[in-house]
Amino acid sequence: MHTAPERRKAWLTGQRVSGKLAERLRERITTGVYPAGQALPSEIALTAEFRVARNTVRRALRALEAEGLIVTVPSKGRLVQGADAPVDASYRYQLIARELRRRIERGDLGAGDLLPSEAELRWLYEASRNTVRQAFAELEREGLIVSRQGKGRFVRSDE
Amino acid sequence: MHTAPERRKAWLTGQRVSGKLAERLRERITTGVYPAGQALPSEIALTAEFRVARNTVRRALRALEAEGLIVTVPSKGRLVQGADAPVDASYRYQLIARELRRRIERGDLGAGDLLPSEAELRWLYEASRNTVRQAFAELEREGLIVSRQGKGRFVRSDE
DNA sequence: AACACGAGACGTCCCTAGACGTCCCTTAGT
DNA sequence: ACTAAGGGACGTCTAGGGACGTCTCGTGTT
Repeated sequence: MHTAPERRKAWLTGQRVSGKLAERLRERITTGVYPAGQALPSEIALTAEFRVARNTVRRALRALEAEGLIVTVPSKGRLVQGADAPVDASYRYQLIARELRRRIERGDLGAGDLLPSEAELRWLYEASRNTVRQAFAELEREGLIVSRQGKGRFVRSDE
Repeated sequence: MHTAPERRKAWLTGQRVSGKLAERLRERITTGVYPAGQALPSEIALTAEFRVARNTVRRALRALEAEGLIVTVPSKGRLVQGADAPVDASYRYQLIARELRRRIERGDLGAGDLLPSEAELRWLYEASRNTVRQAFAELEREGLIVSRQGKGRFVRSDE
């Protein structure tokens, strides 16, 4: 449409769009606009804000990730990498599973013991039933627990 | 707790709770409080309203269903059966799948033709991407269509 | 010809919410 | 003993929303 490209336009067209975008984002990270541990705006949000294609956004983000400024976690987003604190890149269900696993391995929960119910964990973690169940599913796959309908879930005992 | 059961209490205790509840609901249906085609309040909602156990609610509802007053559809609820119009007991994704299937079988969409995209159908049916995809999945299972990533979905051609 | 972009499809996974279905156990009334 | 009710737990399915991943194609710049 614009037959007379000016200087400013040139910066945002052609081969340098993603580089320019990366620079803008880099600045926002280092200045704390995007604080460490938090997620950047989603790819879609960035395409809307900067009026560029998703391809381009992804190119820019890939650069930032290569520099170690961010880490990307599917389904969560891009998390700003803090100075030394390694960002928490795990999912809710993994967190729940991890805590339960620890209680089992430390012996707080012995073989045959009844685990907290889905409802209880929902309440504890303010998570949906699906998420709680996914945590349980992980532990079940690992062979740590067994489920008995109508009764509850139990720490596996070596029968 | 109540050591001196009165007449009124007797109606709502012992063996007649579900019968009484069924009667109340029957009345609401016939008087149009629960209009035909609509869903009754969920089991949980009824347990809350009438202060009875889910067991009891289910017993009452089972009676109403046996009388043909309602039909139950998992994930949807209990639909009031209209006079003669058979209630629509299908899911959104089945509706979408059905309409696409018809367009294929009637030849509106010929072998090899491109089907509407997920986004298009989302917009058309005001459904979530998941629901649209589930419709497609059904058609794919039936062997009516094939999907090609990056391109779209096509009416299957006998290669 | 190579590359960057724009644009748009489909693929996969996470999370939330809500129905009904099934199973188990205890208590109370017959 | 039997049954109704109360109260829980887990099982399965539908539906909505959102993030990143991958692939395809056209266009314009270099």
